[in-house]
Amino acid sequence: MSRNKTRSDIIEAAVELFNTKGYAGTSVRDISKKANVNVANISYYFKGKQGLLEECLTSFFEMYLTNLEKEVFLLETTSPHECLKRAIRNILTFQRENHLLTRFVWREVTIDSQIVREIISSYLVKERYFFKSIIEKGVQEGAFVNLPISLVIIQLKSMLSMPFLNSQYLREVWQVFPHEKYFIDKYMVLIERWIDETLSTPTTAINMDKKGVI
Amino acid sequence: MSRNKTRSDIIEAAVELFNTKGYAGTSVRDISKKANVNVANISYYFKGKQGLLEECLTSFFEMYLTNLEKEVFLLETTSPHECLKRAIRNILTFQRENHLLTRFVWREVTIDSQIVREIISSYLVKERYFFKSIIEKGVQEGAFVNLPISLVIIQLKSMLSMPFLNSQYLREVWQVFPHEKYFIDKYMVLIERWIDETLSTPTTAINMDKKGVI
Amino acid sequence: MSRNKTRSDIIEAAVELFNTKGYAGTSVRDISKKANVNVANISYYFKGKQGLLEECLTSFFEMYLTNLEKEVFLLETTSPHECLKRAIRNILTFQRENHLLTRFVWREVTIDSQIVREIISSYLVKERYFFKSIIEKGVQEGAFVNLPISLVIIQLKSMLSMPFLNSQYLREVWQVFPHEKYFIDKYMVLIERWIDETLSTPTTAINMDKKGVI
Amino acid sequence: MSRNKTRSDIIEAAVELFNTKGYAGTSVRDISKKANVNVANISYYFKGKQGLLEECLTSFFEMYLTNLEKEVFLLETTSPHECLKRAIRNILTFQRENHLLTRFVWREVTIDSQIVREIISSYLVKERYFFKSIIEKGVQEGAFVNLPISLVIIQLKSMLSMPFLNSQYLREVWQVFPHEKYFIDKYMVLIERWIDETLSTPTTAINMDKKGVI
DNA sequence: TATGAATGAGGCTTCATTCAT
DNA sequence: CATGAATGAAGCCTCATTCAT
Repeated sequence: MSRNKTRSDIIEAAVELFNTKGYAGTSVRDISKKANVNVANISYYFKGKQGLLEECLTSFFEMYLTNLEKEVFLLETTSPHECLKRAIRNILTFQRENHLLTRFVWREVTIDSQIVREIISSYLVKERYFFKSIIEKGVQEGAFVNLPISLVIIQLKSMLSMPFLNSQYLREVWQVFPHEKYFIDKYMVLIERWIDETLSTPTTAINMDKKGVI
Repeated sequence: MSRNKTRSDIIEAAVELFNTKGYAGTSVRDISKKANVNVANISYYFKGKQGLLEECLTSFFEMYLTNLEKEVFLLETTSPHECLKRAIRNILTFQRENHLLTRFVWREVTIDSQIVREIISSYLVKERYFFKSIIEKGVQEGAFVNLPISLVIIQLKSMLSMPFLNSQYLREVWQVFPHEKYFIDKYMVLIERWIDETLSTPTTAINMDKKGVI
Repeated sequence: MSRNKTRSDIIEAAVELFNTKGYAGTSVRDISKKANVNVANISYYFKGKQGLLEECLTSFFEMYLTNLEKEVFLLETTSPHECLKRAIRNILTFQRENHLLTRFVWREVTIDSQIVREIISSYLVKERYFFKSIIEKGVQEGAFVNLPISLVIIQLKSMLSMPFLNSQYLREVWQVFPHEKYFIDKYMVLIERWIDETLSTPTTAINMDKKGVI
Repeated sequence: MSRNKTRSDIIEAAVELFNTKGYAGTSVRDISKKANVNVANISYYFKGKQGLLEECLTSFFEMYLTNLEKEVFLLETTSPHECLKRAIRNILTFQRENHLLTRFVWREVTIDSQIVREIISSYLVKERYFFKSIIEKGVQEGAFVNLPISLVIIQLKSMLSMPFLNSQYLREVWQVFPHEKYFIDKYMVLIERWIDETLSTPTTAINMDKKGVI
């Protein structure tokens, strides 16, 4: 991504440590030591510890939203049902590839830290808008049942973040960690069932099922 | 609770700040300032910041497990189905009364902090044992369907902590915060539906339904 | 000495700890814990940590000087040679019985701590005066050789404190610790040899020798 | 010595204060103030107050033992009598040049502080070995009388440290402080007399005397 | 006489950052 | 670009002491 090695080493180390010890619990010295880099470089590249945090959060959400947005663009030509499933798969794949960062971001979001709120609130608005677009289209077309939009989004978001926040439980249930190969396939089954059984109208679900069978 | 005012003032302030800014992000000075108390008292009463953390975690889990355990004791005379619902209501009530502490504890648990792990791991073992006792009894008696025990426990735990970790979303959906009056009644409906529809065998659910109707 | 148990327990604990860890390195809490006594008692009985130090130093020097003074009083009726030896034996005996305190005092004296200097300087003047009295009388009577008085006193003092400051070496040489039974007899031999061979005029030494033989 | 000014300023200030007020009685703020340096530098350069202590002790013993060792190496080509005298002169010269550090080290050694013991015990073993080598060679060659080795070493060590521990007395006797110019010459007379009269066999002493005369 | 609570000062250390090189 | 030195602020903790009981 960034062509500079020192810079990317810092980010990598930071993600790992933020994830393990939390933002406040990690010192820039820890990071610089883990990255095999001089401390001053952190201030040089990111204008301080907070800048490094912003970089992490920003880059996460940029990628996260891109994965969501590109499916919204296809709404005109694809069914909302299909769109939603593909968006979810995109996001899970992206999160699997960045599982440490993912875990850190979704956890830190639950802290009411002013700093974090300021950085990410606009992203959350966008996220909500994208999900809403897909779901409302589906409702209009009669594909999705008319549930309160907030409830649906919450359940969705919860399902998307859960495996990363509670990875230890995943292992117990499926003998799979979210960063491992088959995680997505296994988890998608669960989510698709939710979409088909809870979110979709009977007709849609059956049609989809047929397609899947054929 | 404890008859000493200074001591309980410290705990109250700590819970509030730990909740808002995280353990690592909170300084003892912050706490002492909020509690209107001399800093040294924190070391005096809790042997340091970490001792204060331990006090919070320990007292949470003691109460939490008590609420669970007392229903397990009744397993011999009450149906597992009834037991489970009452245990859940107990826990929700307790958590509602201590919603800040609850939120803090379940969040901090997701950090792999060695300190936290050491303190609470034995509590988690107990928790698991209690839930398992209820559920397995139910399965034996044919009241519950035979799902993987880990999966059931995870879903249960997730439902128990969710409202406190994502309180802002609750408001969106139900115009209710978890610390408000009717929260429990509203939320219990959702959980009971899950118990009846997903966890219970058809017969049990129907019987229960009848009772409820009558 | 002091009829109060709490008070004497404090002193005993203090002497032990001051000896092991030094005055500055010992906290009043350490002392109160070792004495099984409430911390506030130290301030109550001694008006603070420094007062406790003064008590230790004062009581040491009072006893130390008494042992020296009572032989000086006998100078009129006894030979200086005899006086000196008896004074030394007195002091060694007293120091042996209070070897921890002794070690602490002579060590702390080597620190230029203002506090200590203020407390003990007058005692040191007295001490010097007493030694001087004995030695000068001996010189006048022709029993002692006319060495510089300061030199003699230094050597004397050095011999009197050495076994307590370097107790570990004593064990190596004589298999004896200064607080053990036969220490004084063994050590007196060494000192008496120094008095007879270095300090005394030939005549005196020989006479003394005869007496000893007879 | 070390090319870094801040670092050496800290050491210099520390030695002075440790000497005056003892290790435990000196605060890092005192040191940093005296050295005109920011407090954090002490941790930066020495990893804390204890690290600074170790640095002082270690550097003292390294130099001290070097001065001793280089004479032991010459044992094959020089007489033990000569060796011993030269070793002593070396050590006294070194100690004179670092009289504050010397006084501090030999005093702090008398405290049974675990920290100090751990750092220096191996140095003391070496020191003993070196002295032993010289003296035993002398005994084998018939130059030194066969006294218990421990006794000789203790007396030696006592003579080597005494002027620095009791510098105030030195002034009284010789109008000389150990850090002043002629101290070594004056004091060496005393020590050489002890070597010739007490430690050496008659023959050796006489021969040495002759040489000295010639 | 003895105690536990409470305090303000000061202890040592770590923090994030800046700056000259 | 990268570094090591240096700093001031803030971190947590212990200190000796006081006070009401």
